[in-house]
Amino acid sequence: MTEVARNRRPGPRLEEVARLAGVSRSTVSRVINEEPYVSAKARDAVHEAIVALGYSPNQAARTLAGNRANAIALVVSEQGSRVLSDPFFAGVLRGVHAELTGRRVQLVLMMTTQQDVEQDVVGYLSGGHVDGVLIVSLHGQDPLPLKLAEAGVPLVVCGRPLVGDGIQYVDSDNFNGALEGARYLVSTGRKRIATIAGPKDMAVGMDRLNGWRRGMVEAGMAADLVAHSDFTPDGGAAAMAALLAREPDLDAVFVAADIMAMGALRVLHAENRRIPRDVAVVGFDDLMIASTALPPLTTVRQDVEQLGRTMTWCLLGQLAGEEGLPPSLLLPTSLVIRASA
Amino acid sequence: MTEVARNRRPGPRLEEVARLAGVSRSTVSRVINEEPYVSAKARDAVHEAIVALGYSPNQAARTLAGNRANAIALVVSEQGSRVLSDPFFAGVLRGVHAELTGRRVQLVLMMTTQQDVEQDVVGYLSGGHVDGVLIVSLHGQDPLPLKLAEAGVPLVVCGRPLVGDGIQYVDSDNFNGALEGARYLVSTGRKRIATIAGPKDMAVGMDRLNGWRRGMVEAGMAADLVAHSDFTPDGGAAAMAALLAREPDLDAVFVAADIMAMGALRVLHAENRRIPRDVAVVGFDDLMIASTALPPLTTVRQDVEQLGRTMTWCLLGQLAGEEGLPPSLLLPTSLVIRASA
DNA sequence: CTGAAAGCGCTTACAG
DNA sequence: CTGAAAGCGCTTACAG
Repeated sequence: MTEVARNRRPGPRLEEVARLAGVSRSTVSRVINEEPYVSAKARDAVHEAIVALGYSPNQAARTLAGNRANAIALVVSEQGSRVLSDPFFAGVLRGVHAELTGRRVQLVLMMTTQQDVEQDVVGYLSGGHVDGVLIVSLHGQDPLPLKLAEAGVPLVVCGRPLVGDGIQYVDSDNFNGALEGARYLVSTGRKRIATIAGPKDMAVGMDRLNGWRRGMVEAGMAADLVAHSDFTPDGGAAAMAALLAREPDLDAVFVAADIMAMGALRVLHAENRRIPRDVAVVGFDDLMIASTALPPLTTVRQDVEQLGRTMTWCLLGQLAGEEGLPPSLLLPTSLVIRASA
Repeated sequence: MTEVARNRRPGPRLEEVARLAGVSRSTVSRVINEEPYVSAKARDAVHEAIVALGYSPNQAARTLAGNRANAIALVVSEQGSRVLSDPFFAGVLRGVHAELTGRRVQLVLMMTTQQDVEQDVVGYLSGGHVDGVLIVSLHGQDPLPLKLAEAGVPLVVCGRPLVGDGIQYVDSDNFNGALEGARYLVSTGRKRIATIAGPKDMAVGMDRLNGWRRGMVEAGMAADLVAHSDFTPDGGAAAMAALLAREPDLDAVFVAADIMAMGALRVLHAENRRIPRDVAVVGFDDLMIASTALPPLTTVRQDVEQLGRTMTWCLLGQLAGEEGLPPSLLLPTSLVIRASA
């Protein structure tokens, strides 16, 4: 008979720490929570006792008594498409986790894939199970951030949301990154520069498109060679083919995502365009595949891990009631020059 | 003055559900936990009341009272190198999450990067904060699984561990996958088949190498053209160069990971070997980059998401005390034929 | 600065 | 099958 042992959680309790330190449980609790108004003597005694006993507080009890979850949620709002999600998400996750290390805050992961469960998601997230929410929202039109904000849930969004005004977000500076990419192409003497842009319903798509446009206008060049696509290699390939059909003489293309650039490279090779001699290609993101592409891709790098770190400390700041917190933040990008442009 | 509102968690309590249903709190609790010995009448009344009130149980209270965490941890044991981790980890995570959907089990994420924190990690994981642990362990020598097993923590490891005998794991059938890849190369008439293998301290590396070896032996061919590498594009490139130097006449290479195959392709192109005419290339994993490679990569596909799903239900089964659970599991792979071989 | 005591919202023997 | 009551391990006014 396999019986599941329902052992009592092992280890000492707050009570034992108090006894060993010669103080009350209240005082131990205060020390643990780093509250002021504890004498240095008491604090030291408690710390010693904690170490001696190897005490670690029961989170469930803290949560129940303290009315605080000691946890934050990372919500990935996928809306069906998992496009762009893998390396991006992994990087953000790493950053979030790095920023949480050493704090007594657990990370609870949620992924919403269907709209019909969204009500449950809002219910859960506003129900006290977590103290705050980080959302990686891929589509700017996603209603979840706004709903959570309305429900009074502290939150920080990754990627500029297209709906909801006061919502705090952290994003890469996509506009300036794209502008830098465009300027670089101009500076290398390119005369007819196209762009493969992202979807119109994603802020990341529009911001990068607008950066490229600004670069064209600055240089007195036409900003008319635009093909929208969907952040997939095949989408990038189709867009590249369409651009070549429209303007066989284009000599450069700024692709708003490395993943689409892979498809564009494929088409350019198939059409026997030499890269960068005939057509220069600049991507965006600096995914791992950028450096292994043929030729290695010149691209605008965004620091995805930093995105995760930044949104996390923004949220923790909010939760701690810190004053003077920055409103939404844009993180700088940098141009990585390789062989494709 | 920003004051952090410490609102009481909103929503009804078990008490109110009991009152509305006309039963005791004990009975409501039994219904929620799907215990037997509750009359159909009581059960229905409770369910109605729960719906009417929109009740959702306080997890912290359940954990505290029930001595059960209602959470499992997903531990990524990176040991410094984040190699191979991104798409792999994202896939596993997706699978774990999918399997957890609809159950009242939270997923807590941990990443261990330094050895010196490992003691803390073991302490936390065996301290009752979670009911069980899933480990994605990249290096077979990783001591964490064994330590946790010794501490009595229910766990399932992703990827065959090289140390620790009784530890339950889930892995792709790397041996047979590699064997199939090798057989395919043989079947297409290749005469001198090399392999770029993974590190010797990773089970995934050794299993794929042994599968390839078996394929060579079966075909009566020499299994001597082996270059070990490290699951990076650059490592794959170096290994490919070394193999070509050693055996300029090789006409095929089985690369134990797509990520290394990218580097190998680069070198083959640079050496003006036509693919697959001069040298056929078969990869492993079927990452997204496999289909966008030049030429698109023939590769052995592993279903990473299924890996995550499988390890999750194995762990949940363990926790539920289910009988007749399978010991460790190997998931089938499949050959995806594209243009490179 | 400190302690005694109430209470957070559940689960679980125990008795029926 | 069901209920009354104790208890899980903390935090937090309250009083000092």
